[in-house]
Amino acid sequence: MKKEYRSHCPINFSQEIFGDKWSLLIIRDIMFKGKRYYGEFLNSEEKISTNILADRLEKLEDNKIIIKVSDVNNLSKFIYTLTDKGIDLLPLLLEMIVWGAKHDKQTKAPPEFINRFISDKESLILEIKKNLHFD
Amino acid sequence: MKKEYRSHCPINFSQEIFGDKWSLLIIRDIMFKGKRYYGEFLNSEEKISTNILADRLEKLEDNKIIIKVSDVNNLSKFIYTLTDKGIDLLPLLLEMIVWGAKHDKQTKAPPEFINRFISDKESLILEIKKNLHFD
DNA sequence: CTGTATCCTTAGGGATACTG
DNA sequence: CAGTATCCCTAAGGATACAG
Repeated sequence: MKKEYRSHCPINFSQEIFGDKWSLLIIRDIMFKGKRYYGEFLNSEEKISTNILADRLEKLEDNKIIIKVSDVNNLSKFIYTLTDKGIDLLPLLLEMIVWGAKHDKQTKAPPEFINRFISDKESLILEIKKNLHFD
Repeated sequence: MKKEYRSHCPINFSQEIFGDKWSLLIIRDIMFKGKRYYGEFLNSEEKISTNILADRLEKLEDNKIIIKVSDVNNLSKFIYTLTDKGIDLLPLLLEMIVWGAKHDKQTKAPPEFINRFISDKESLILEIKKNLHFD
């Protein structure tokens, strides 16, 4: 696990944890697409390779963003879910969706989602959070 | 300039533009510390190296996040400022500050800033934005 | 001092083979 | 299928030298 930070500026802290091209996509898949299994992450649109996926899952787990538990229905696989610390990233991800959707002319973000967030931020956050607690 | 994206998911789009360890620190320096010159960025706490700084300034400019103009008072240097697209990153950066401050026990984020954002998000955003328009 | 360029090392990442 | 491991190439980044 990472122990030394270049600084304790909260932006730097955040970037040292998930400031790469893949980590937030995994979090996105759990948060918005309900994915929980290794194979589901592998099949995401951006085609992450298996070594990178394993590495990022481990780093996210080390940083207590996700938690990995055995699937009681199939002991040879694991379920990856967000911790509370991971769920706390929701507002940040939503702002990223709004920014990306606004500035990418080819965005795939559904306008009704963006509009709902803009007009009714807090209730949307609460609604999504409800679905993130599996325990 | 980057032309092909792995996908047009807005989170992926965002991460392909500023999903690295340095870009958002430059934006932070402009946004919250009023920095505008190459040398000011070089002196930031995290000690970015000069080649990386030059590369990121160029990429941010290519992506229309910042704009580079000659300093009329000193024609051998440039002033780097945020475009509207860059200023649009403010809410995202603020959420990142909140998350980082909450989850880094050694954070340097001033609690009064965090509290103000949590209790009075919109007015804080407006106030900061006012100071970002130099034109 | 404002950048650019070069050298070199390390980290990121793609392809693919492999184990249970 | 779930994940690990290896091979190899490219991109990121640090140090430092250099030019205006």
